[in-house]
Amino acid sequence: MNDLAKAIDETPMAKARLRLWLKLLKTTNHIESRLRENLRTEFDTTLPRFDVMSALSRHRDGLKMSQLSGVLKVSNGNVTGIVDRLVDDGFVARSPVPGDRRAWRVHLTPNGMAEFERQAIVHVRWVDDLLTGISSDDAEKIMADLDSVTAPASSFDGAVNKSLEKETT
Amino acid sequence: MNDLAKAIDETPMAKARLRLWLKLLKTTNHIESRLRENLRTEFDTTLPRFDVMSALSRHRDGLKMSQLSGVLKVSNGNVTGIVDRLVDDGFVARSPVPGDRRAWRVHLTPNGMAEFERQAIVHVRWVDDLLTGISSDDAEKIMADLDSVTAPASSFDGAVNKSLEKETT
DNA sequence: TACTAAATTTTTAAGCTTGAAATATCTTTC
DNA sequence: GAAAGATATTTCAAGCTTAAAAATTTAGTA
Repeated sequence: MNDLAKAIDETPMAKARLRLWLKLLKTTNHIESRLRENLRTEFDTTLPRFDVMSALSRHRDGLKMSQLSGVLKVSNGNVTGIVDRLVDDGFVARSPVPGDRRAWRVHLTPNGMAEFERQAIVHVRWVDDLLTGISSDDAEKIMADLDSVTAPASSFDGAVNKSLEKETT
Repeated sequence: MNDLAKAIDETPMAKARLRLWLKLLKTTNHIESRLRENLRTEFDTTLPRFDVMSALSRHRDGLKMSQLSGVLKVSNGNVTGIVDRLVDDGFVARSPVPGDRRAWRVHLTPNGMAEFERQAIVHVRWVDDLLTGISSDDAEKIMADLDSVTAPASSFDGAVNKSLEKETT
C-alpha cells in the first residue's frame, strides 16, 4: 500500500482516535489536578500517598513491597520513597516477613487506617461531584468501550480473544 | 438529610462514577506508558518534550514561555527545564521579543521541525493501534460525554449553563 | 559444600511537576 | 520621575517517576 492509499485509509479513523486520546488525557488531567489540589489543601497529602494507603486499606494483612508496586502498577523503586515518608508520618509500618529476610510486609497502622477512612469518604464525594454530568448508563457504556484498550492482548478483537482463550488454556 | 439518607441517595451513582474514574485513570495510564516507552526507545525523547514540540509546531511563529505553559496547562517553572534541554539538543531556540526584555519567543528550529514531523507521523499510528477496539461512533459518543467534565463551570447542569450564558453575556 | 541463578528490595541518575520565592522588566500613578 | 504595582521568567525545594545498577538473601544444582 503506498503512502497516499495509506493516508486515505488511516486518516478518518486515526484522526477520531487521536482526538479521543487527547480528550481522555484532558479529562483525566483535569480530574487528577483537582484531586491533587484537594488532597493537598484538605489533608496535606498527595495522590501517590493516597493510592498507597488505599491499596493497603484493601489488604489489611499488608503487602510486600513488590506486591504493592505490582498492585499500583508503578516501578519498584518508586514505592520505596513514598512508603518511607508514610512511615515517617506514622501511617504505615514495615514488618519483617518470617522466613524471608529480603522482604518486608507493609501495612497501615491504626492511625493510618483512621486517616485513610477520613480521606476516602471525602474522596468519593469529590469524584462524584467532578463527574456529575455523567449518568450511570453513560458510565457503564464508556467503561465497556474502554475495556478493549487495556485488554491483555490489545490490537486484537475481543471476540477473537475469547475464542482463543478456550483453546489456549 | 441525615447520614443514612445521604448514603442511600449517593451510593449508586457515586459508586458508578468512582468506577468510571478508576477506569479512565487505568486507560490513560496504559496508553501514556506505551507512548512514553515508544518515544524513549524509538526517538530517545519523552512525552513532555513531545508535547512542547507539538505545541510549537502548531505555532510556527513561536510562543512566549508563559503562552507555552498556558497552552500545555502546566506550571511556568516546569516549561523552563524542558525547553532548556530542547535548546541544548538544537530542536528549539529562544529569541528576544522586541520591545519587552522580560519575555522570550520560543520556536522550533528547522532541525526541530523535521524531527517533530518524523515523530508525529509515527505517534498517530501508535494511538490508532492502541485504540483499535474503539469505533468512530464510540469515540464521538465518549468525547461528547466527557465534555461535561471539563466544561468551564462544572458541577452544574449543561442546560442550566446554556440558559445562563444568554443572560450573562 | 560451593556455584549459579533467581527473587526482593534499595539506591542512583536523570527528568518531570508543582507552588512559592526571587529577578528583572514594564506600566501606572501620583 | 520616583514609587507602587503588574507581568515574564527563572530558581528553588520537595516530591514523584522510571530504568538500571547494586546489595542482600534465597533456592537450586553439581
